[in-house]
Amino acid sequence: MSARLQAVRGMNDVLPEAAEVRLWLEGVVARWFARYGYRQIRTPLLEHTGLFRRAIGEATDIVEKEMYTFTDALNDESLTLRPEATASAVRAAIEHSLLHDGPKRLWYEGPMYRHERPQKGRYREFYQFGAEALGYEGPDVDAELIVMCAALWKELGLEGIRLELNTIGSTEERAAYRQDLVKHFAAHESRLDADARRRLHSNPLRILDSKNPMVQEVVATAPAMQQYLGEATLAHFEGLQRLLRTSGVAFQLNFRLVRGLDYYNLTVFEWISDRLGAQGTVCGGGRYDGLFAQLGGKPAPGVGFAAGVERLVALLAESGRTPARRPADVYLVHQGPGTLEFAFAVGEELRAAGLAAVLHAGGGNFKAQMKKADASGAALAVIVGETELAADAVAVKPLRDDRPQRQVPRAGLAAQLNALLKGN
RNA sequence: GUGACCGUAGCUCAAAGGUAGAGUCCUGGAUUGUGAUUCCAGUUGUUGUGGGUUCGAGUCCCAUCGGUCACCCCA
Repeated sequence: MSARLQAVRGMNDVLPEAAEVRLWLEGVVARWFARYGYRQIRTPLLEHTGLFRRAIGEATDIVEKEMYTFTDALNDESLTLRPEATASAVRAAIEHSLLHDGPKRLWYEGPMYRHERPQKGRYREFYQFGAEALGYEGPDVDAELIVMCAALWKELGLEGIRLELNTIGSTEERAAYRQDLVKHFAAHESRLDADARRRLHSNPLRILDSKNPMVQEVVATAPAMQQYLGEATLAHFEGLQRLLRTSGVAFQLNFRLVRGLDYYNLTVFEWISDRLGAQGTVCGGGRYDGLFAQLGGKPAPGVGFAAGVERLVALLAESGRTPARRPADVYLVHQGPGTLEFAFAVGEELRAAGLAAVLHAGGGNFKAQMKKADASGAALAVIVGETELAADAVAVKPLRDDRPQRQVPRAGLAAQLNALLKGN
């Protein structure tokens, strides 16, 4: 028995119809980033495992149980398929001294890998695009990143994506808060669930996020982060909120919003949709001022976000915003000795003139070829039979309306076809 | 990683333990140089995979792979 070949679990083939939507979205995204002065960076899918352990944090779920980590059998190196791109971007910025002449606005797009149980909107290979503003203190750039997201949702025609915002303070402020938080949770340990207990000493802030009602009761009486925030943190947060208000971008403060990666500080935010089920976060990000130093670079601030392509595409599909497919301009049909060569050459002439031309291939009688021409969605059929061959011309038949078929000389054909395509 | 539900033709789905089907798609013809409509004919399958129960399994049981949804987590 030969085992049926199938893709790795949680990893999807993007078939032509879906790929066209993705290609379109990528174009929109690239132009959008360019408008804000962000320049693309491309980093490898594989990194040394240590990069993610140091950047994302040993105690995070991603590092603890979701990374595709393996040993390169050829040299014993431990490598990991990137679960996110911020660590790589910062690594590259340090490695190439990208900030030597000032801060940089960067963007990326590509596949990420996390070994999670697949679910709607959650796959083991998934695409993200995102921005990293490196070397800026903020809060102006924090606001810019959020406002540009709002602009993208608008451009894509997506509605009902809400913004949740929080500040998680500086490292020192968070350490003090964390200490008191652990004290509080430890005192009520009997009412915590297994998950919360496990996090008590590894990542207590995440307990705030628990959906368990019993745990939430304990959370309700816990000390609030706000009481631990200093003047600088509050000024940064207010500066951000002021710019958002000026820009007319609505947001909800969510003091429970904590993110799952250790490198964040100050600003954190998520864009959330209610139409995607349990995986409603379409975009998330925040500030990571300590990451450069943590990765051995010269200290520098940073902010960024990442957006989930599959989730955005699902929203687009759900709201009917996916673009119509664009078929070829002409379909070349040929029948009779010598007509293939003629049609083949005519096809190349048309393509050189900028037209999308599909040549019928694979044989088939005339009727079958015409059926294919129709099914292809092409606006025009360009027909080459023995009569046309003898006249050094082609027959052009509009397939989408009632205009009559006519014979057109080969010379100047592209111009004639363009006129027909425009409706003349 | 945990739980629930699901897996039949390329696609959407029937078949309540008793001969695996329909629509669509595809191919050919009616129309031998003209599509999309209509009519006629035809091909579609180790019922995800491997075991088991039974005279007999798509149907019941076990395992496994995959999907969906939720938990969890996050984009």
